[in-house]
Amino acid sequence: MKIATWNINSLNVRLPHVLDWLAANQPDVLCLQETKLPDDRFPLAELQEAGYQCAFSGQKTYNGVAILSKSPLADVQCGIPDFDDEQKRVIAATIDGVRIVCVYVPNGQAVETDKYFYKLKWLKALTAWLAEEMRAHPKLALLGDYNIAPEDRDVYDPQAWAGGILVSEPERDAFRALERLGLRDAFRLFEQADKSYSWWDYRAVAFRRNMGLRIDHILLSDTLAPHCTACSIDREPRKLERPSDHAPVVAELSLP
DNA sequence: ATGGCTTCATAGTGAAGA
Repeated sequence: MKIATWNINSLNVRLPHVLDWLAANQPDVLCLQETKLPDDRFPLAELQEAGYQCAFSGQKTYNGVAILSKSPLADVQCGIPDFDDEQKRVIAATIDGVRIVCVYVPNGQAVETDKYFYKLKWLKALTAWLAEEMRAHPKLALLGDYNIAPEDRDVYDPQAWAGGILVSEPERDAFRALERLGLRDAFRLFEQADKSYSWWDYRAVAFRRNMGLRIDHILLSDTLAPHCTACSIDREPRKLERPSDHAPVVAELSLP
């Protein structure tokens, strides 16, 4: 089972890239973030034509998440239960016995702002919910744009970023709290090249200079992690015309 | 040194992203 996550920064703009990537890579599951489309504008027909069933939860202009799957999606859940939130940032479904949770974690804008406190509150609610969700579904994968670079090695210039948004200690603590639930960072299960990132600013030719951050992650429950045989970041789509600023992250699971 | 781009909502420019 090949699972992947990609913040595509507007599905409207990026649909051709998504279709090309699906055709070339044939993932079983692709989680999308920042679709930026209300549900009545979701390009369902095109994705079904490509062989994917879809669950989606979107809104105009901001946020929006979706799960594309070759197999049927069961028990679709939108949002964090008992957490009141207008913003469409969470969708979950069970696919071939694996609970897939797709998240677009708030950006937080800058430390100590209202958006930052919302981010921390949101992460706390997510973690509390996942603790339950993992009891109900031991085989769980949490994929998405976490907007957190867990360690300094996930940042191109840790000194310049020290204490800032995406790397601050409270954010990293929140990431570790997810790990304490028994979730494993699939990317770090394997040897990886230094300076591996998943996001590069559109400005300042950041991609060409590899000035990036690793903020998109696949976390696997400890029941699932032993079945993971590979995890990588695909930089190829970032090289295209009009790319998303994020690259897809892909994990392979060898399930019985 | 600073801001540097892209998207969306608009119909000028501004907000937001990370």
